[in-house]
Amino acid sequence: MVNEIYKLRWGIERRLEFIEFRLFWEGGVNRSDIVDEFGVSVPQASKDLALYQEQAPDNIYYDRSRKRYLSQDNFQPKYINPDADAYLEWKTVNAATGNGFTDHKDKVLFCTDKLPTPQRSIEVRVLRVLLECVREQQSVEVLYQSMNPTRPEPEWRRVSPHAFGNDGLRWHTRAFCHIDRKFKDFILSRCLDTGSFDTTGIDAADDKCWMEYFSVILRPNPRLSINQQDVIAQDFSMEKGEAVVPVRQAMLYYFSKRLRLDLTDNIDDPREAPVIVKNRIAFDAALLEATH
Amino acid sequence: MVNEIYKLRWGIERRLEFIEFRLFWEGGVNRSDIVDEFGVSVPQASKDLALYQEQAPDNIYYDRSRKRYLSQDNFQPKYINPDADAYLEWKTVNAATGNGFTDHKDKVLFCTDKLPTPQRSIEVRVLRVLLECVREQQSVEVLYQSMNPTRPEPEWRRVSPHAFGNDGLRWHTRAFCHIDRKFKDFILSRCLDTGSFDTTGIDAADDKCWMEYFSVILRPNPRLSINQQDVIAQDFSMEKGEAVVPVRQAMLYYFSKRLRLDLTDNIDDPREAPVIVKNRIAFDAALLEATH
DNA sequence: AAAATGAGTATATAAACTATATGGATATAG
DNA sequence: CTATATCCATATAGTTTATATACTCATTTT
Repeated sequence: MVNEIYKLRWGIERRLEFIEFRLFWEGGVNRSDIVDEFGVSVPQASKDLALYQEQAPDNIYYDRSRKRYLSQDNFQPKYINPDADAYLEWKTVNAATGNGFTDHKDKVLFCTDKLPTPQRSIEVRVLRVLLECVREQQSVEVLYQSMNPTRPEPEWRRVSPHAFGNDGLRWHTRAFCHIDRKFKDFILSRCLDTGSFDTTGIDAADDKCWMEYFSVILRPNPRLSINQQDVIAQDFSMEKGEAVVPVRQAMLYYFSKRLRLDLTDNIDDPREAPVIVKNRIAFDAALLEATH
Repeated sequence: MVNEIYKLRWGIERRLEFIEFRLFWEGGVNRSDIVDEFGVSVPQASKDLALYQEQAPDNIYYDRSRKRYLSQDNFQPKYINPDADAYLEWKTVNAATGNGFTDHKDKVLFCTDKLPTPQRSIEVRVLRVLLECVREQQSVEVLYQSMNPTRPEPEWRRVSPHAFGNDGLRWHTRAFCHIDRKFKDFILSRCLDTGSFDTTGIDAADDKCWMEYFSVILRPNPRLSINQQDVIAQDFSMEKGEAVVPVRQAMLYYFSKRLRLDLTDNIDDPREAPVIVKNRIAFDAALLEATH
């Protein structure tokens, strides 16, 4: 079999990917890492390393004294597509499994952490029903705990969900509420139970606030010094001091909270609200229309 | 070969996992899905489905009329550990690949979305150097764009990074700054370049603000109605109206911003700052100590 | 100098997978 | 109502991949 035309099988490709990932982000890899991760035999792990060396000889070398394969200086990824954010996320999630990051004394390091967000979790059972409901284009009864003072207790209501949105802190479902006769957000962790399906007369395309985007124009807070404004402009990848961000109209409220756009005037230190909305009048109108 | 004692190979297990994932979250799976995802042959995909049916006969059945394997009502996951949040995240990231979620007419649905966060991305090159620096316990020169008015231009400074933190919006590195002689946060997207390594006289264990946790005691905003307070208590999984959240002292500032704990008094609508800090005096002291 | 560790390779054997071909059930189009 | 397409299942022969076992090499630690 001629090597160049032969396509590697899925499993081998995953292992080559793993080898490259370890080399690229964690500096080195051992035969035993492969054995542990994939449950292959020791000779097979040797073969995989030999294959990687053959495929990308400039990326890898074996350091006899550290007894470890290390990455070369001019590393050119061949199997992975490096993404810094994705790596840090992955690292945080996988820290518990003790996966691979060791210091120069081979001591395992746990050096990534995310801010805790104390939130009740979403019921798997409930989400599955809602997903099915979206797929089958049905309506469903949901036992929902509203914050509305007129509904202090959880109440059953029929809704027609068609999408799911994350506001940066938690997930909600975008659904037509058959009580209020309009599209609204329902926070998933407040959906306590689900009832029977039924038909729906609703078309997701009618949810204008979800389907249509409003382009928010951001600019640095003018109360910052000129230099500080430049930094903020860089942070937000602004061009000519402006960043245009298309946001679903239904998400505008959350966007405003997340970037603290609602606080520009109440805050003493402008660094705490680093950006402001340039098209404020249109923004407020769109926001009002969405929250209605 | 006796079936019960034989351990499946890694690749097959991944495929069974895939079949179960599709059944559980997306309602059904096709042979062609397996072929597309893993690049196996059609007969092999058949075998995998047959194997899954053998292993979990109560989870799966073939619907001749829809020409699709569907999940049974009383589905008991055997290979996956369902997590609602993780699924929604995954779905959002993988929406672009057109991966698998179809409605009852087999039309692909894109129904999950996250709030956009317009932020400059992290330089892969820079992160790799910082990671190496942590592993090797070295110091490194970083070209950093500070927000400090006394340093308007990007400046080189020697730092000793030992960890990475995410404040909910972006990643920073926790490092000893050899100019300011203290541990600080450096936002990764403001690290423009890296220079030479050197030794460090710093021990990560001395970064008290990173290593030590402060227990924030949250309670519902008393300006909410009693019923609303109950809902918030549920949202935060509070017991006896309180939630205790251990937060790294170095993260307290971000925690305060994220949950809008700093706004309790400036905001008209208490729903916009639903929780307050019960141990406020100690909290402020810890916060002050951390920001120093 | 001996032991321990991490690696490489060779051989025979077993398992997994492919290619190809055949056939069955159901929906859709003409 | 037949033709066609689309799902699926299964069988056979042959190839690739992986294992188990055994032996060797280089380096560090004791």
